[in-house]
Amino acid sequence: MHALVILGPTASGKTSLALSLAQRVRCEIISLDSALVYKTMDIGTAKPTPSELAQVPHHLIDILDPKESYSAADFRRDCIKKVAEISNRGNLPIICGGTMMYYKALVEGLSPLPATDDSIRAKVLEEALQIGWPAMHERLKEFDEKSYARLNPNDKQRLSRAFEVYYQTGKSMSSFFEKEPKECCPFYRKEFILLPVNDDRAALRGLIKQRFMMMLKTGLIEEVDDLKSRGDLNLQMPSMRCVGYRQVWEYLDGKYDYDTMKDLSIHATSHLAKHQMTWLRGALSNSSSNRTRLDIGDEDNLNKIMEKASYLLKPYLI
RNA sequence: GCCCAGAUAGCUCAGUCGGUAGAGCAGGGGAUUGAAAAUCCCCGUGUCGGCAGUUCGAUUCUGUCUCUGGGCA
Repeated sequence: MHALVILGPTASGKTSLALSLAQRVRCEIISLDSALVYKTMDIGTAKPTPSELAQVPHHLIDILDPKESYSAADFRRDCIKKVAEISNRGNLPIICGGTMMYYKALVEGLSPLPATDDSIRAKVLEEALQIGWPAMHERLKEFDEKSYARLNPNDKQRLSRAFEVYYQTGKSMSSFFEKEPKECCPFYRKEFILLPVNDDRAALRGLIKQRFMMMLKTGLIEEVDDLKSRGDLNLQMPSMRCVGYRQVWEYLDGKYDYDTMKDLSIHATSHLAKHQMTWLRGALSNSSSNRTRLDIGDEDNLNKIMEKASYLLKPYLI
């Protein structure tokens, strides 16, 4: 089994590249994106349009309600399953997106940790609100020396997880890390990575700004307002923490004015792109033959993929 | 024209009772094991508006000029 992979920061043109590739080969697209999983979150996530989605089968898009949450482990399980199904249909799976944590989980596997339990997470949070995260960090030393050493006293998310694992199993998180080797990825991947020329993010920032303005014009505010007026969502949920949604939500709450919301959203998206590029550079540094770098905006990218992956694409050519 | 308030990092501003300065944001680098579009860590020399004066020493006090707000004519 095998899959073609397209990675890149937000606004790098992954979607359109995948769609143009779909004109040439029999394929199905698996979204690698923690935000596209949510139904009714279309504009702010830059989800492919209904007509784009209709051009070729897409997977792992619109699979959850915004009040639910997804995880790297969920993605790994779902993606592996989808790749097998698509292969059985005789199509090429194309994994396309920018949630690099999910991709890492797919490629390197995960230790056999227990899944999250919301009530335990709530309990940990309550404790932390009492004594503060740095104090929680100190307390961590009592049962998980290695995590204590590894984690920053302010890193509430990872500290929370370390406590959750301990409360659920009575064992330290690091003891799980030391267990049997993680399962690797059960299929071969040919990777293409879209990055700005010379890693210069200034131009990408321009694209991000342009795209956000377009989102506002096409109804982002209304989209967030609709989500907000459902009444069962809040800013703590992963869906509402998404870039743009969080800022528009706070703007609708009157926390700041329209221009501030715009600036904060664009900056948050730029930060997102920056972090994605940090992941991607890490991936490139241990470069291997199955990995090819592409320049954002290069007209020739489709041809480069066709050429570099010719042996893999051959059975699927239309 | 007169009066008042400003002029300090790319932006918004703090501060130095006189010993050449620091926050937030922006920007850069990094970490990343079931929330990851999350969470967290590291990175700050800038004629302190120009000129002159007082002083051992001025971004800080004084004078003056320029510019920007606001007020009065």
